[in-house]
Amino acid sequence: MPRKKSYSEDEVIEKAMYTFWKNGYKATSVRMLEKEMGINQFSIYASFKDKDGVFLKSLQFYKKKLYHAMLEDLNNSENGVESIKKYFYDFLEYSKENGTYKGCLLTNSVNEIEGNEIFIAEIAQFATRIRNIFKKILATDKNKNEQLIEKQANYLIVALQGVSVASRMLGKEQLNDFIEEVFVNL
Amino acid sequence: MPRKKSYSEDEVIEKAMYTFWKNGYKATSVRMLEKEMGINQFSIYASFKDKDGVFLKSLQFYKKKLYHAMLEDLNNSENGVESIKKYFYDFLEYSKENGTYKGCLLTNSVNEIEGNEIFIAEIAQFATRIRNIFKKILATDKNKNEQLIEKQANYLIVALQGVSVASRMLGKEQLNDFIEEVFVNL
DNA sequence: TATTTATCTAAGCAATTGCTTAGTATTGAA
DNA sequence: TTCAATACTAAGCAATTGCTTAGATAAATA
Repeated sequence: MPRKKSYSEDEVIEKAMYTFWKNGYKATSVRMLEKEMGINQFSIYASFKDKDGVFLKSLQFYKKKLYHAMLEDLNNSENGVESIKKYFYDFLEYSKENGTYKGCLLTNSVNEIEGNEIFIAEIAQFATRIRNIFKKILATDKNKNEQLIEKQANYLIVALQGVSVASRMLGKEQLNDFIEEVFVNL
Repeated sequence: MPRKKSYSEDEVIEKAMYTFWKNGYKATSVRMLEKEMGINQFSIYASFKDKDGVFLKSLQFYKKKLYHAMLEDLNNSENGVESIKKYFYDFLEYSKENGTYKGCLLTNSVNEIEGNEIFIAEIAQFATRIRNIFKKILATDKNKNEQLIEKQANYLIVALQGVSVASRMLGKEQLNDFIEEVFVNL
């Protein structure tokens, strides 16, 4: 009966996600979204309700995509702490576009979603997920007790966020120094 | 000849700075500014040219204020690395308002000023300044050679930025774990 | 083929954005 | 006191924001 959608929601959300990642939430207008997503405003609102709806789906898409691109491997890796270090470096490359680092969409967004509990929860949940992977890997070192693992996992997520923001204003060398130094401590 | 200004530019800029710090650049409208600064739009534009002008002055005010509030002491301290650690903790308290951490105005802004070289320079310059203070303090340890000092200074500025962003979404405990771990072997 | 149901185009809505302008008030020198 | 120079008030500007609506188009069932 109904007419067919001329677009895949997943495909247009991926494009929306990149737009938000590149420009930030507030700086991305619905006009920009319709251009980048390749569909018009009616379709955007019909599929995702409002701009916040597009953003929420974009956050979720980012999480899913990042997980499959990198975190899954990390989770299954057996190189211990060294694999976490590799993740830090790989993420930087992953976030690169036209020679500049875009940082992490989630970390970038924290400053723009002031008070929106849904977005905050979406972001915090992913941080917890990464932290759990770090804990699992840290635990493969039998010399570390539970308390130390907890501490070091907290250490690593904050460090990861540091890399993410710092990558937007510092150079490769300073980032490398940081990452190397971070893992001296583990 | 001229009529006197009924406000001090420094005073209204301080209020503007807090508004930007609390809400972010894009989320702060000129209407909000005129309300918070206590002067009307004409005066804002007469004194600071445009919204970007207010923001630039706010960034500069933030830098100056933070320097006199904390960095000056750090620069003159003789406690070595321990004083840097104290700075990490003190900054967190300094950034607190109504029970939540506001992060660092400069770090928060990085994501919103995409491509504006003036703002980027303003921010990067301050990072360099802090880095130099870190280097100076690290150098008081005679066991560290120049290369190590360089590396550890890079390590510390990225770590500081990590604390700043992470404070906006993680809890006190995780932040403490991070800071403690950062300074374990410096 | 006719009808139903949903998708599309494109025009337009009120509200908000950053900014300007016309007119009035206040100051201090001539 | 007069007058030029600046600061103020308040209204309003065009452009952009997020979002809606009316009407045309397409698809699958009856």
